[in-house]
Amino acid sequence: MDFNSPSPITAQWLSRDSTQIAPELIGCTLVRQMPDGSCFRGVIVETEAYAPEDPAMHAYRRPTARNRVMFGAAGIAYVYLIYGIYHCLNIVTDRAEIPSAVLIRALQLDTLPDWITPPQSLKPDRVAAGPGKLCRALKIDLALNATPFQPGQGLWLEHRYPWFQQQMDQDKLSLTQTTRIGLTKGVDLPWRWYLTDSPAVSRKG
DNA sequence: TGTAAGATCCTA
DNA sequence: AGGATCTTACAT
Repeated sequence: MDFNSPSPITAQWLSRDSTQIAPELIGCTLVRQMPDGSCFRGVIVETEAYAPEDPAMHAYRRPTARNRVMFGAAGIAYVYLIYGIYHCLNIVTDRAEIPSAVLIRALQLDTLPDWITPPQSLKPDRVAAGPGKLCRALKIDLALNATPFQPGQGLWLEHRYPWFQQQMDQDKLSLTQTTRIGLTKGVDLPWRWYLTDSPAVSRKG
């Protein structure tokens, strides 16, 4: 068993179509480093892609103050506030001037942050089961908008562990592809992926 | 300057 | 099924 962390995901790796990257991010690790240096890790188990010709994408019409980071280069965090309450974390993809991103919708956390345990009566698997919940669990808010995903910074990504890739190659793990959740536009685009048997997925089907 | 909708989540 | 809660985008 290899206990070393896989290599960090680079901006170059993320400089491709969001619809190609979104399924490949399943099984990769999101790392959140707090200001005190402590780290929390979660395996990504659910993603959604947002693309240029996609009416559901925030930058579909034109650049605005909120969506401008999606017009920049790949490898940057796009964080926004939804319903005045929750935050959502996206990874900007593709090259500059091509607005696109992958929404991280659920994580399987390996360690529960201590500020989550007492107040939440959530089962551990459900603590980061949803885009708003994972941002709450890892203290991700607007302060992290436009942050590059880089080791040692507040946020970064790591490639799949070899054992995860092997399980995928042997069809012992599989992905499910479905339509996206919570939208009123682009509802028929099948751009959501999740790890089929994961208990940490926001919802199945 | 006003207003309707929103890539959510929890409770009833 | 409804409410919390408030920013954003677009219309006036």
